[in-house]
Amino acid sequence: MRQRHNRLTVVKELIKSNRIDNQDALLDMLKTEGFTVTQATLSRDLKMLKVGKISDGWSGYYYALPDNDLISESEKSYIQDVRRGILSIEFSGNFGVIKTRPGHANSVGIALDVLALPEILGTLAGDDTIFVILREGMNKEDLQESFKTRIPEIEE
Amino acid sequence: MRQRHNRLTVVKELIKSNRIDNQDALLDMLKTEGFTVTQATLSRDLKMLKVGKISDGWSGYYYALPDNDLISESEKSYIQDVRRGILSIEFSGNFGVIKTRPGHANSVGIALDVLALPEILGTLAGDDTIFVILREGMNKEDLQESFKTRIPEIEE
DNA sequence: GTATAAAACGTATAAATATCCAATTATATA
DNA sequence: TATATAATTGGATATTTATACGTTTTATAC
Repeated sequence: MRQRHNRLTVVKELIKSNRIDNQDALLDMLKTEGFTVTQATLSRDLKMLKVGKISDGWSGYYYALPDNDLISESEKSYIQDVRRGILSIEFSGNFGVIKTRPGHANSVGIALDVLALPEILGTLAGDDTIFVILREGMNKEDLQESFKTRIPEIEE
Repeated sequence: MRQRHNRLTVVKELIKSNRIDNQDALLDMLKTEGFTVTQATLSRDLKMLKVGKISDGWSGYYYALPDNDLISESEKSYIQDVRRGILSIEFSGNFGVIKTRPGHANSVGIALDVLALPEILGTLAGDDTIFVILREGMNKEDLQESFKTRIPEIEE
């Protein structure tokens, strides 16, 4: 076990670069990638990745990543801003404190705003510190999960 | 029978303005709208409308119209401007004269510019009157057709 | 270490959706 | 008008997807 995270990455990649009509097909592709799981697990994976099923504009349907998983060029540069500036993040209840390199708080804060992570209600940036207010019902783990997928290189 | 077209319109409208999780729910809504059909028919309707099922970003899924059926929010507000202000439109050759409620000519004119209807070359707005110059080769009927699709509530 | 809790997963099954087939109604054509 | 063809639909069923539940694994606390 202990392969869920890797598998999710592969699933995402497969969906991004192939036209996949149903879970059985995806299951086969996953197997050739070395992940043998059941349809039940895959169904859960897709839900976790928020994968949708949309029309091809003709006569069929295929899986598609949610809009915000398709990284635009501008988004990439914001992700770079975050990576470049961020040093640590700690939580206290519904608040988080991000430490950044001196002078980077602003650019990281703006980037976080633009990235619009669903867990973040708002940010307030000083010089090397950002206050993050989590949305009602969200917690540290939710945000970390979101970080992992949206800003992949920062893996705890 | 002979109600498919109307039904499709209603289905589309329902999907646009409600969060609908599955076909049974939609079936109920359709019934209250006066269309009693089976799930099989509805399934076909959805395919025909190219409706997709996408994540709400949290834990569920709902039906959504394809992108090109969705009017952007900003566009909506311009459409509202037109609806709110416009009173009549008449033509003389390549010119049109739109009458608006007093003071509304400007907002309607700006909205028409933003909507960028292909038939319109330019507009000139006073207080309650707008001059519209049609593009070479375009006529009254072309513009009316465009109005119908882009500003649906104004049906001649 | 052990105990306990949480996460991940498979099996079986339920729920949701799509389609095959036959019947009916509309539309085109001779 | 009669006939052929296409469109629309429902019932039954197949296919696809989601989930309840139990088990095993992994993480956490002691």
